[in-house]
Amino acid sequence: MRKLSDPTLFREYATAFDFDNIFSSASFDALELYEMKQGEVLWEKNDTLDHLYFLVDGKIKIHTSSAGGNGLILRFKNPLAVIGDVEYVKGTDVFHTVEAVTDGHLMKIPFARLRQEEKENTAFLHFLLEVITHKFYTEAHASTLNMLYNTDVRLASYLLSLTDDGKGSLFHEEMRPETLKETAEVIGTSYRHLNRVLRDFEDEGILEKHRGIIKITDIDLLRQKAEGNIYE
Amino acid sequence: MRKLSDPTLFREYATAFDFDNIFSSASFDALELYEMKQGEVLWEKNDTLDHLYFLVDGKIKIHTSSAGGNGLILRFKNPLAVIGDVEYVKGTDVFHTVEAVTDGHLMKIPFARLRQEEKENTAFLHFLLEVITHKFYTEAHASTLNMLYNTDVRLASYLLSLTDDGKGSLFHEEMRPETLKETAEVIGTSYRHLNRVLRDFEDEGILEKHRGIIKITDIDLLRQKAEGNIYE
DNA sequence: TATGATAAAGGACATATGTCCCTTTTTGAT
DNA sequence: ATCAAAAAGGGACATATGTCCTTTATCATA
Repeated sequence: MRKLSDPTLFREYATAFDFDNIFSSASFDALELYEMKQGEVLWEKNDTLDHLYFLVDGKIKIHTSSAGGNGLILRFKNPLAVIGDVEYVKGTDVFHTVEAVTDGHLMKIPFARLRQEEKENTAFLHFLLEVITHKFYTEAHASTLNMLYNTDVRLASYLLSLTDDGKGSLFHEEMRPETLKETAEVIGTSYRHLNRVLRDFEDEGILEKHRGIIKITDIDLLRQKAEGNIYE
Repeated sequence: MRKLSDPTLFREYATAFDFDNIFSSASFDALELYEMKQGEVLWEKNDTLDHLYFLVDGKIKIHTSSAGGNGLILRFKNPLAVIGDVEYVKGTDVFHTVEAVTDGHLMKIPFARLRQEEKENTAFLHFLLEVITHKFYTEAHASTLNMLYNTDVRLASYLLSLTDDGKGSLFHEEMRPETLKETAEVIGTSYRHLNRVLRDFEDEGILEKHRGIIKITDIDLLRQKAEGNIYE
C-alpha cells in the first residue's frame, strides 16, 4: 500500500462517500488516501491495526487459511467497505487475511483520532454501529446457511444472490464470478465438489455452463433448490 | 413470559448489572422485569420485536431449525445477554429461535424509548456497539472454526472451552454438558457422529466417558487435537 | 415397585465431500 | 507465434458424516 497525494481524487472520494458528514472536520483532515495493487496482501492474521480503513475504489477479498494451509473461506467486499472496525472496538488483532483483488484506493484514519471523534460526534458512532451490525447480520446468515445445508443448496443460494438483485427481479442471467475456484472458496467447498454439483445442476436443467461461464436456464428450479435461502 | 412487579428484585438486578449507568433516568424508568419459565420459547424466527431484552437471570439457548426440521445449531447465553440488539439497529425480524433453558428473569425496554436515549446518551451507544461487536467477533470465530475443521477438532475446541478457564489454567476435569444431544447441536453435528468421535477420543486416551459423563484424562492431547482453536 | 419416557451407545448402510491425479483449454507474458 | 502457468473438467478412491434402527441404562412418577 502506498500513500497518494492527489487532492482532486481525495476530494472526489470524500464527496462520493459523504465523509464530510460522517466526520468532524478535525477527523476529516486526518484522512489519508492510499493505493493498493492487485494481488497485494493488505493484512494478515495477527497483524495489529492502528488505523481504520475505508475501501473507496476496487475490490478486496477476506479469507482465512487454516493451519493446514488448505481450505479457505472468504467474502468479497466492494466500496464502501470498512476494515478495522472490529479491531478498533475490541482492540484485537486482525483475524482474516485481506487481499486486493483489483487495483484500488483506500482512505485511512488513526484509531487515536477516532477515540476523540467518538466523544464529540454521535453520527460516527452510529455509522460504526450500523456497519458492524450489518457484518454480524451477514455473517450470522452465512454461517447458518453453511451449517444447515449441503453444497447444492448453498450453491443455489449463492447463484441466486448473483442473479437476483435482491428484490426478486432478474438482474442478469449470465454472469462470471472471477473463477470457479473462487466460487468454491466462497461457498466453502472444494473445487472438485463444486464441479460435481454444477454438473448435477446442469443435468437437472437448472443451468448451462461452458468453461466457467454459467447461464441460468431455469431460475424457478434454482429458487426451489435454494429452499428460500439467499446469501446475504 | 410474565410481567413481574417486584421492586426489590428489580433493584437487585439494576444494581448488579449497572443499568443506572448505562441508561438515563428516563429510560431507566421504562425498564420492566419479566420472568421466563424453563422450556418456554421466548421468540421464534420471523417474530417482530419492539423491545430490547436483557437476560438478568437464568440461561437461554439460541437455535435455528432448518426448513427440513432436522439439524439445529445454537449457542447458550447467560446474563448479561442482550436480545434484540441487531433487530433494533437493522429493523429486521427475529432470526433465531430463543428458548429458556432454565427459569429466569429478563428486563425489557421499548425500542422507541431507546431511539430517544441514543440522542442523549453516548454511553448507551457504546454499550450497544460493544455488545454487537462482541457477537460478531464470536460468530466469526465459530463460523470459521466450523467451516475449516472437522468434527474432531471442533469437539476438542468445545471441550477445551468448558475445561479451560480461558487463561490456560485447568478449571474442572469433570463436567457434564446438559446432554450429549445438546453438545452435538452446539458443535453442529449429529448425535450419532458425536458419539463416534467421542469414542475415538477415548481410544486415543484423551478422555474417559461413562453414560454421558466425560472426564478429560489428557488435556495436552486435547489441546493438540484442537489445533490452537477454542470456541469463543 | 412397575412403567414409560429419555438418554446413551453403537451397528449397518447411504451419501456428501475431500484428496489426488491426469487431460484439455485458455490466457498472458515474452 | 510460442510457451508456461492457470483454469476447467472429471475419474478413482478414501473419508467424514448423516440416517435409521436396536439395545440398554437411567430416572421420574403413577
